[in-house]
Amino acid sequence: MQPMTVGRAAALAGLSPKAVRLYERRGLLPTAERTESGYRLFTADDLDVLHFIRQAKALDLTLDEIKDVLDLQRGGEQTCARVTGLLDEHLAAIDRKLADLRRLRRALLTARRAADTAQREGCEAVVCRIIEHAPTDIETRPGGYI
Amino acid sequence: MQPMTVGRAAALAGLSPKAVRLYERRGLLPTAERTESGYRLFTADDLDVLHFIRQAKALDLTLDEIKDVLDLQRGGEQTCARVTGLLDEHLAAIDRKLADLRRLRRALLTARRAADTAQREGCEAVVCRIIEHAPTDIETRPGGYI
DNA sequence: CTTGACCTTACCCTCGGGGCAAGGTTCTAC
DNA sequence: GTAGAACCTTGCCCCGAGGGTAAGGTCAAG
Repeated sequence: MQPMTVGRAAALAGLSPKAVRLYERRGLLPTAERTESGYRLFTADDLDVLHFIRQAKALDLTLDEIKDVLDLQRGGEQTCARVTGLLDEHLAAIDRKLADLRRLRRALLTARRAADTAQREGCEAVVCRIIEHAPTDIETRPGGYI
Repeated sequence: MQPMTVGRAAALAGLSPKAVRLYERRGLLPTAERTESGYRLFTADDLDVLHFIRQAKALDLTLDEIKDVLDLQRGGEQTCARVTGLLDEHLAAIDRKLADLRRLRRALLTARRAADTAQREGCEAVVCRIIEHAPTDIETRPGGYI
């Protein structure tokens, strides 16, 4: 397999060209060779890395985390501990998110039922107490996403 | 309760001053009065709105959605339909996210078990095939999150 | 008078790219 | 040979919901 340009590499890896350029800029991919006219050239090795990145992204790892693993790997280091650590952290994070979402779902359902009741009784000043009276015990996590 | 400055209003509503200023700028709050020296002055009514915003945010509504509801409310319109619509949409979105997260959790668990096995067998080239061999059937949703 | 706590605006940063502009290159068809 | 399509390049601004910081104005207490 001879070197290919970014569009082809991206398509083969199931990514967008823009994403691939971003990964290079962020150091997840080694700086690609260029043709005389400046086109990036990607090798089969690069494709492997791209596939790896895609998989890791599917596991919800951040680009920084993926870079960590790739850097360790390139340094010939034992990445198992790092990888299992990452996976454990992510499992814990997922479980927190699941719990949050389930709480959120309950709160929404409560609000929804209140809305129905209010609607049957006539939609007065009660209107937006629907939300005002939703359960307050939802912790708005600082993490930004719930 | 006499008017208060942004820090106090924010603290009473459980928000940051910066968030409160943002809400004003985005039109969720009416433009606040100012002291001679330019400090914003918030009233008890503003506090009610801030509490409402906090609740709505806890239900995962976006600022735009919250603004919609508040605008309707200020216009004296029936907001019930809008609110129930929003809640229904969000319930559906939550359910999709829950399903996504559960799939992700399964994939992570699979990867985690593979990591354990690999570690017991010695951490060789297998190392990052942990992730490479994770289930690929996770749809990377275009929505950015998962 | 000074110190510290508050306030103001404004600008850059997040995360993972998407979209677009303006321009260069390469390939295909006629 | 040349037109056009289909690539590629860099660079900039955009998303959400603010956080961090700078540079400076204001207010109350000691």
